[in-house]
Amino acid sequence: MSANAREAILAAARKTAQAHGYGGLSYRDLAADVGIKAASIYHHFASKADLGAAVARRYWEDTAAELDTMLAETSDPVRCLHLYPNTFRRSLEDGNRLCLCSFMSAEYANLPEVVQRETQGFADVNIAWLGKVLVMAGMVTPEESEARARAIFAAVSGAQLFARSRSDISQFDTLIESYRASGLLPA
Amino acid sequence: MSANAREAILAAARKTAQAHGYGGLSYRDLAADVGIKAASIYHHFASKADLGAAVARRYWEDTAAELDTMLAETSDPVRCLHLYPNTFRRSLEDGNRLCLCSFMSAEYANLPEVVQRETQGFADVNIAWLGKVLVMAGMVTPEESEARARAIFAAVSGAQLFARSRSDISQFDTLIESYRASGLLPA
DNA sequence: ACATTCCTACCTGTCGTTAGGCAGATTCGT
DNA sequence: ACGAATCTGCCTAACGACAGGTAGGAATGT
Repeated sequence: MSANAREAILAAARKTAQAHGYGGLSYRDLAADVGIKAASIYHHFASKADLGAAVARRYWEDTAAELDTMLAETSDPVRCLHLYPNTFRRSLEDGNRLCLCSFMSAEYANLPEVVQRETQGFADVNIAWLGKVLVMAGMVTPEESEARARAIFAAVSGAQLFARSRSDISQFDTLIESYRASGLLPA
Repeated sequence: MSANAREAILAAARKTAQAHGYGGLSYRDLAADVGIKAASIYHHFASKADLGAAVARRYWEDTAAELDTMLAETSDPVRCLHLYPNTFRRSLEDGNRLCLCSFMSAEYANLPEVVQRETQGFADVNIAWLGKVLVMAGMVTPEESEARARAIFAAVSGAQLFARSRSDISQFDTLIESYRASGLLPA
């Protein structure tokens, strides 16, 4: 295992947390997933709060990189906005999982402060990226961009949450289509 | 306590579940809230799954009644659509709580089947009501109404979730305003 | 009398966390 | 170059707290 253990723990914890939340993370189950014993996790993370914060941080870092890559590769802001919901769709494809940020927003009142902070990071990253791309696409003025970006982020999160509650990914697709039809997202 | 105990348990469980989810419901804490002992709850609810289902059912029943009353009293569908987000706003006002349905949608994978079913009832009630009012307001054709109703429900849920994660009710208000500005909700 | 309602006491299981030790690699003094 | 000391990663075993749930009896109201 060696130094890969830490990465393996992070990956397993992320998957579990997207399915069962921060409260659903168990050192014993996590250790079993990775192939070590529960107490060994403490060699990599001092506490569950630290683990949760590390998972959330890695989550938004990965997302930020992914979004930037997408924008760099297509360099077409309208196309980027069209592809944006797919980042949420993939969680549903992968075992009907939820965005980690949404799950932790629900669990907000039970989270250690460190985890709360890192959870917000994901939303911040998404909103900043959306705001930038909306301006590039000429859809909004720079002053309106943040509000509109937040609206898109919240609406897409809600769509994912609803689709999950029906275990039906097509619900997500039709919701996104409705957002386009109503003007929230570019058609 | 007598027959009021059952109601008191339901009310306390609902409040707790809106703050900490189904997983955050504890027979001991619940009993302490109501003023009885944990084992006594089993006289009213055979299991935690039964309690959760009863709470979720009562939740959507109350919501259905509330929405119908609103429509009956104002009989102005556009005004009803304007007031609709307030039903979600009130949960935030009341201790930054979440819609029970949203919380349970997040916890979906951990819920007993009975609870899953009753959780969907809340969304069904909201969507049916929204669809009806949208048609009355002449905003959509009857064929489009359900898709648009779902979009509004999901978006407002997402707005509530986001505002909760910032403990900032003004975020909810500006999100709703953005939905109006973009055309998802009537201005 | 009788059912309803609530109680005490306890069961089993799981949780996060800690103490203390063991084996292999690495580093360092001589 | 070689033994000693240190570090790294993992282990077993156990802790106290809390979970949902059960058995059986005491109070309560009709």
